[in-house]
Amino acid sequence: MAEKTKLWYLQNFNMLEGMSPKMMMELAQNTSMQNNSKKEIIYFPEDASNTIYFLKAGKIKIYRLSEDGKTTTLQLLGPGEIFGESAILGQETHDNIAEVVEDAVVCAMDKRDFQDLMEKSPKLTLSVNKFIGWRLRKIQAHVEDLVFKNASQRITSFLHRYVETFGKKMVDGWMVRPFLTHQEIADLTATARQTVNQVLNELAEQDVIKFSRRFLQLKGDLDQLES
Amino acid sequence: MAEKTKLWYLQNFNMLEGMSPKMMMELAQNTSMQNNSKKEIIYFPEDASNTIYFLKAGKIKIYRLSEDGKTTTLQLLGPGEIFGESAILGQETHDNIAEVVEDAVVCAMDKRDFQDLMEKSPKLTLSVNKFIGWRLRKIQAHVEDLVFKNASQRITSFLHRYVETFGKKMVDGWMVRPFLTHQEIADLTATARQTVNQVLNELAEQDVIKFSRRFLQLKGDLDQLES
DNA sequence: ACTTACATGTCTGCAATATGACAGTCCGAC
DNA sequence: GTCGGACTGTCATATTGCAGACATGTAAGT
Repeated sequence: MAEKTKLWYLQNFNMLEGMSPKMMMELAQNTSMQNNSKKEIIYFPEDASNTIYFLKAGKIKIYRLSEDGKTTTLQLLGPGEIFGESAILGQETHDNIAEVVEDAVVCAMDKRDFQDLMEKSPKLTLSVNKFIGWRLRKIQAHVEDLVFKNASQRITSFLHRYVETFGKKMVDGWMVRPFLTHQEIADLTATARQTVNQVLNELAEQDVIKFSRRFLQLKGDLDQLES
Repeated sequence: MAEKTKLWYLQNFNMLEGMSPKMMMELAQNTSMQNNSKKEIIYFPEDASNTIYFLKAGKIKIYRLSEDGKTTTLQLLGPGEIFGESAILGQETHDNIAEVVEDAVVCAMDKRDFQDLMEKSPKLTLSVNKFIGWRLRKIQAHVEDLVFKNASQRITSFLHRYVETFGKKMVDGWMVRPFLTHQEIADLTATARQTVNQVLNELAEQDVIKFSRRFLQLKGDLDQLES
């Protein structure tokens, strides 16, 4: 792929904001692009952690399996997000599974190349630190949710974040499409599929949301999905 | 306090391993020491996050309160650990409470001084990244525990980590002192005080541990506290 | 149109664990 | 030594939400 195109792809990453054009060019040179379709696995636990990934389009989920086959999803990532960051955090291998949820365009970069760049640019280092801090904060909030909130609160506040992150604001509320399956929501909120179904239907009952397999519509303001 | 003493205090931090003597000296110059006694709060949520702390002696817990007064402890830190790292991760304020569990000696350093040092020493930056990665891994494991394990497994595997981290190896097992209160364990494992009591007594019944308010003794090998 | 695979809707019982209450115990302060 | 406060031990009871079962619905492929 032409450097120019790659350069363009690298634009909307917060983490790379404020980098000099020269730096960006160097970044683009070391980047390789890939298209991954739904259900593809980008890495498994124990896979060597040599690469950092930039998600340009689509959605990726980062999750774990228990010994007895249960699943829990740690993060659902959209365009502009970075994953596989354990590579630059001194880990030999991955701990999680990264799987494509919606067909994705991913830029991959060798960790050494990225670390070289970091050495050259303190600005980049700072941005990386900021990004990691943000990641840390998110996962701490996840723990807090698990401990303090009950199943239906967890589901509701997940929907809040989901709509906020991936939805489009409409005159009379918000619209997200496509929507997730109930099982996917269950894995994201540490609940059972049946519970998700129930909560979703209750919310529809109260006319807060409307949904199908294809979309989720929030009628009115985001703060209706609180606690 | 004399620079020499500070220097000595800064020795056993993994994060600072491999730093040049000159660098260490500079670090020591910018550090201020403090003694904090049990139950003292080092910072609250919303407090400005300007300082990074090195824990030289004692124990600190990092925890959160819910709106309705429940508590969950995210980490229990011992000598050699670092906290308040959100300062160098681009956060304006703290999210958690840091409280002294056992009388502590703490080195505090302004985040700007630390960041200056990081700019000068890529080695330090690398170590910091490694440390953050380790923190991230720990909290992900915490999430996994909360989702996959039941109450008694969470308590048992907490005891495992606790003994491993803070205990002394004896001929016939391990010894930790002092021990925590049942409520403290409950907060660390997202369980109820009564459940902790029950599990602890069951383990004593099976002759795996012996405990009182003052100590916890593990009879035999660590892997008795598994799953 | 028919088949197949996967997703949703709904019910019921059950197991885990929180909660509340209260007695007993320890320990340091006075 | 005794007093008060915090911690521990043990109930009985309440609740939450998971798990299994099964019917219904939906979409893609042939």
